[in-house]
Amino acid sequence: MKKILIIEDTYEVRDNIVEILSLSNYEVDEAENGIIGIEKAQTSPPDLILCDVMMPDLDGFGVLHILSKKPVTANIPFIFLTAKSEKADFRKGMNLGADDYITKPFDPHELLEVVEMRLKKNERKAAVQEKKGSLGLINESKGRRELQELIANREVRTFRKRDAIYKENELPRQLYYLQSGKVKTFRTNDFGKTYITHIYNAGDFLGYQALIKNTPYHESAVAMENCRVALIPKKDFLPLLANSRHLSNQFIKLLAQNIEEHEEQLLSLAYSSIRKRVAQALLKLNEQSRNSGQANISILRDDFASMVGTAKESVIRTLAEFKTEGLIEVDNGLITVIDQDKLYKIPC
Amino acid sequence: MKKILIIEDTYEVRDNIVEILSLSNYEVDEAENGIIGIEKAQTSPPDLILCDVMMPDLDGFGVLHILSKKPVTANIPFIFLTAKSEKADFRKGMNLGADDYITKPFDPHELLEVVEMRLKKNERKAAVQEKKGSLGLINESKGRRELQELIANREVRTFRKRDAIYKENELPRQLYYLQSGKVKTFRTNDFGKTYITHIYNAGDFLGYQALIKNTPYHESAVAMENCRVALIPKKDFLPLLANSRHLSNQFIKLLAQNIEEHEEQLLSLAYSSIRKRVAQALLKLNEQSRNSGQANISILRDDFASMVGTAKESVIRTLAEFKTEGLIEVDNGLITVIDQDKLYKIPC
DNA sequence: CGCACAATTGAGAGTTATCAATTGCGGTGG
DNA sequence: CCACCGCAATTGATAACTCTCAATTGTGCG
Repeated sequence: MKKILIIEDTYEVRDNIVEILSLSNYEVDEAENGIIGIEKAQTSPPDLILCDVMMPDLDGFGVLHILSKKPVTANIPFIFLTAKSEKADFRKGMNLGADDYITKPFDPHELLEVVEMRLKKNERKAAVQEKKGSLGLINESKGRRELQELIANREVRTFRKRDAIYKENELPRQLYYLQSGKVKTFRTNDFGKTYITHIYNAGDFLGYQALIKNTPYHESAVAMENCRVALIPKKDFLPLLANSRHLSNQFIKLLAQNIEEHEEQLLSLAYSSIRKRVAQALLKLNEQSRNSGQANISILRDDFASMVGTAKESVIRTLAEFKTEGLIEVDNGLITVIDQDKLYKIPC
Repeated sequence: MKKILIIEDTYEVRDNIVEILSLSNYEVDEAENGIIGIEKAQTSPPDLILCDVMMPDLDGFGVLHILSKKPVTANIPFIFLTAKSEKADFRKGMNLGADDYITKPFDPHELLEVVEMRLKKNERKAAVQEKKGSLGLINESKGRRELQELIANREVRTFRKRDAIYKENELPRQLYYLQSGKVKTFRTNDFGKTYITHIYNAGDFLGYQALIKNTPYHESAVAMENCRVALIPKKDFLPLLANSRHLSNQFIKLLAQNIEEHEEQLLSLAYSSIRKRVAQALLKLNEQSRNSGQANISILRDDFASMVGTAKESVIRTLAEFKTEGLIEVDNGLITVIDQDKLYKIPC
């Protein structure tokens, strides 16, 4: 049975759609706003998403943008619901990669037709990619299916802020899939100093590197806020990885992406001033916050320093500079980026 | 027809073996010392290697040690030839991962028997791994075979010192396999400063990251000395990568290894003094030099600085310190590491 | 011999780390 | 309701490290 997720803030509309789809024998999941929608999509990925455009906090464009960045949710057919059939909106949505557009009010028939069509099309796409698999590296639809199976029905554990998820030198026993929350991984110096190698957000996999190499962890992972994490046992993951081209392609892409980010960081760590590095970290954190639907950045100054590779005091001083220059605002420790552009252009 | 490589410095013995094997219908390749042997093994990998233990410059242990580090040659059955049947030698060789041991003088029969046995065993190993492929990630023998096919019979291009192999922002058109020579890849700052992300030696693949991600190069590759490079066109590599579990596993391992190295570097770049970083770079370079059979390190001070992420002058000063402390010797720019252990233990 | 390039040395300026002290905030027990 | 505690954030002053610029030496080569 196909599962469909509906993200729509007005109860009446949502309820109406649920009814129509349920009657047609779809499994239906609903979310009353974008944030919850994202969480549900990541926790238990559906086969298709119907999403309202106009919603408070996080609008439909935001939802699509965020979901399209995570491998698990990237290839789920995404259909916008919109009250007005404005051309500009239509184009914006389609350019973001939406698959279709339904204008409200709609006729039940119309809805069902569109949904069915998109589901069929997605299956065909998978089949076609399957056939010509030897031409391109990535079979995305098929790969997504396998990722979804990987995370489906797993034991879920919750971690509280500061809890360790795994520690350096431990042997990996499972792959982690972060359903909600934020996790940092860091390496530690002989002298106890710590460098954050990654910050993971909802929808990310975690700990795959040690698992793949079959070596102990070379880093520790700690929850930065309360987290829900699905556990995929090693014995389920590794065979699947070894046997599935699609899955291994997904992880190859992940690894290659990691390398690129690290090289970027190496270059900047080698030659950029603290000022520049703090600016880069701010932009990165801001991006991540926005991808979780938050407007400001919440991070301990110690963690910030460990990201930038410097002392806490230096970070604070630089943030103070940025504040007086009007690039950011700080309120009770929470940082709000005001002028992305100027931050980006900081020289050195 | 199976190909066998013989590495043996005394002409008579070598010739004798060549004759025995040729008569038994093996294709035979010969090398008169360890360095040439390594080069031949990497340029045109055989199915089995016979290698003398006692040789000038680079002995058999060294050859095995070096070949076992490169994916292409790591799983080729390796048999030692030795004059004396000393137990210590036998153990040392086997512990290094040799597959068998033949003491000279030997009887033609004996030689053929051992060779045949090892070839058979290697085939069986591949078959077994094939069957239980779902249990482990890496099918090494099969993977090697595919790697060998990948590099066999390719167009080979030579680059002279300082020649660019590829440049930042270019689109990748092929995978490179370095048959001989040394290549650096580096990223460049807005301000023209350069950070070396990797140094590749004979037997390494090069440029796979951009190829896999199908994006332009984010780094440039330049020959540090004269190089021979085999070109594997994109259209040959990518389909094979997508369809071969073994090959993709090899590259996953490569990528994961890269990440680990980069994280190491990030940590040290963030918090270690120049002194420490120079020491680490020296150890790394020394390792690489020894793996190419050279006793001392040859590197431009500018390149050294770009590895360490500092100014040329700072590197030079630090090297001068090490020299007065007796940790290294410098002769006409060539650096020789004297005290590995102390270099390793430099604090900070 | 002189050129080009690489390596080295010297001196001063600038950046950043470190140590120490202070402030701010939320919670808690009296 | 308030003083107090603990933790995080902030500020200040100083020392240490490293970069930069400039000058000099060394080396191979035509």
